[in-house]
Amino acid sequence: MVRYQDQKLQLYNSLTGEKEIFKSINEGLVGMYVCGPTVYSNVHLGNCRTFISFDMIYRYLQHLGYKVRYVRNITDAGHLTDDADEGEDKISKKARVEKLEPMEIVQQYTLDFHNVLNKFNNLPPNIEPTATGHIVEQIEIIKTIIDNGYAYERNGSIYFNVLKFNEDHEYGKLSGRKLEDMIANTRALDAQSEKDNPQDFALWKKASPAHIMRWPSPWGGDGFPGWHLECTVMSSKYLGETFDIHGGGMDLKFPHHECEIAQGEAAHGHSPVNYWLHANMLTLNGKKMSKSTGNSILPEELFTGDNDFMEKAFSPSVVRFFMMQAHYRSVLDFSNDAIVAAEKGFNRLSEAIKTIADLTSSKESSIDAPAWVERCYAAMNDDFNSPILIAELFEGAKMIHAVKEGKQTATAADIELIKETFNAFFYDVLGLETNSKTGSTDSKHLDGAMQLIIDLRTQARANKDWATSDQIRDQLVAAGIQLKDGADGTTYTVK
RNA sequence: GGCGUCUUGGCCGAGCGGCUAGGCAUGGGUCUGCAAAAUCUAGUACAGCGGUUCGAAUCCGCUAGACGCCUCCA
Repeated sequence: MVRYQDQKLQLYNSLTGEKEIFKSINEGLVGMYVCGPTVYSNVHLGNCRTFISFDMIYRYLQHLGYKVRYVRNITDAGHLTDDADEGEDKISKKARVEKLEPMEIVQQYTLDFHNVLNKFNNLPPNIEPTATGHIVEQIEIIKTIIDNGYAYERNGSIYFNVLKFNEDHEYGKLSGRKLEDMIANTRALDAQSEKDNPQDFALWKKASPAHIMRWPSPWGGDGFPGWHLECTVMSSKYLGETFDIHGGGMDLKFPHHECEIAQGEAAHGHSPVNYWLHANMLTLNGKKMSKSTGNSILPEELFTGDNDFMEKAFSPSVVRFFMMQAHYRSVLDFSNDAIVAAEKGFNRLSEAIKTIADLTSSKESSIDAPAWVERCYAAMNDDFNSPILIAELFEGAKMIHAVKEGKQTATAADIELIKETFNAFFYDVLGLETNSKTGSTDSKHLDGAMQLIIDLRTQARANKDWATSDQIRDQLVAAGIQLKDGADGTTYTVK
């Protein structure tokens, strides 16, 4: 269903620093590229936030009726361990430390990445290209950049000439940096770099004899590609030289995305991306999550409860809901209190959704469901404001309860509209899943057993045998099962 | 040192010139044998100091603090 003609989507473009009305290059089609992970270790929760944010964006674009080609890379080569374009790449290092083939490392953590995102109910991208699968293309684009006069060779390595580029282009326009300032701030002359300028960056590095991951090059011997090149190559290959949306974490804005723009312009003569979107960081204890400092938590540790930060385990949907309660461009701090509060809110919404099925319709509606639906769309149209959307969903929950209790009335059509809207936003756009374990074999067995216990207790209560009924209730609580005595019978939830 | 962002009620978190954000927690109701659960309801916050304006949490300046990038990083 095409909705984008009616729903005016605005998004914040990092390149211009303003909210802009989104217009795709090709009517009805959207090309979106998101920088993926370097697969040399397990993805932590902070990494996940970025991918969950863009998953939500991807889902909403699809909901609006766009046909989206979503490309997200796997970085399985390059990316050195330290600055100045020197040293080992991370994957090789890990491979050496763990005595594995680099590609074993890549495989292991790629699988972990997929597995974790799958638990978070992320939709897979349409294309997930790897850097090592595009070495040929990277070499080709380097040749083009050299031919265009924006790169030079030094001892078998190729560097991007930032100064030259800046003469007829604007280096730093995305991150708001001025090349002159950067040069002025360069401390001393860092060692004997082969680069003409500290600002220059590597497109290709000659491999030292010990370097494991290496490919033949036209520049005298083996080498490996530079950090930023793969994204330029793979995005342009699958989405075209100019495409609609490029996303990634805020920390990639500089230098990574800045370099991508430079490479794209140097190779193709025009800017590669119309809308740059940056997702903000997830912090833990007020500091950015980072594996190197140990300030991070793994999703699996959250799901199992096996960690030092949280008092209990949390389901992936609860974690996702927690993230959706903050805007993707805001820093979000992860804490026990915050996630506990989110879980309760999440459960309340889930319960409200279930009660939609129990509503009885009236001839007239005293509620204004269509207006509420429009507010939901308005929230998402305003730069994917999921926290406002969730606030509206809570308003929806209030409507549902009011109708349930007969304080308000709704026509069958309005009830259907509410149901569709919850389905669309809660499940499809936010990508949440209710924690219903019903349907599994285990739960069928449990349901049967519980029904028996509930029946026995109901009899005891009918006989005013409070001692027995309370004993059943209390012991079940101790066993992690909570009984709820409602007007139309007793139900239970597993804690 | 340079560039940038942020500071909202007990906690989390929207808002970006005038109108109740929302959630959690808390108080008070309803329901209930009692609970729990559910549900209704109450609170009036914007770091500090100046300024602009009829009017500022929202714009400008200064101060303080925090964070991010400047090196791989989602």
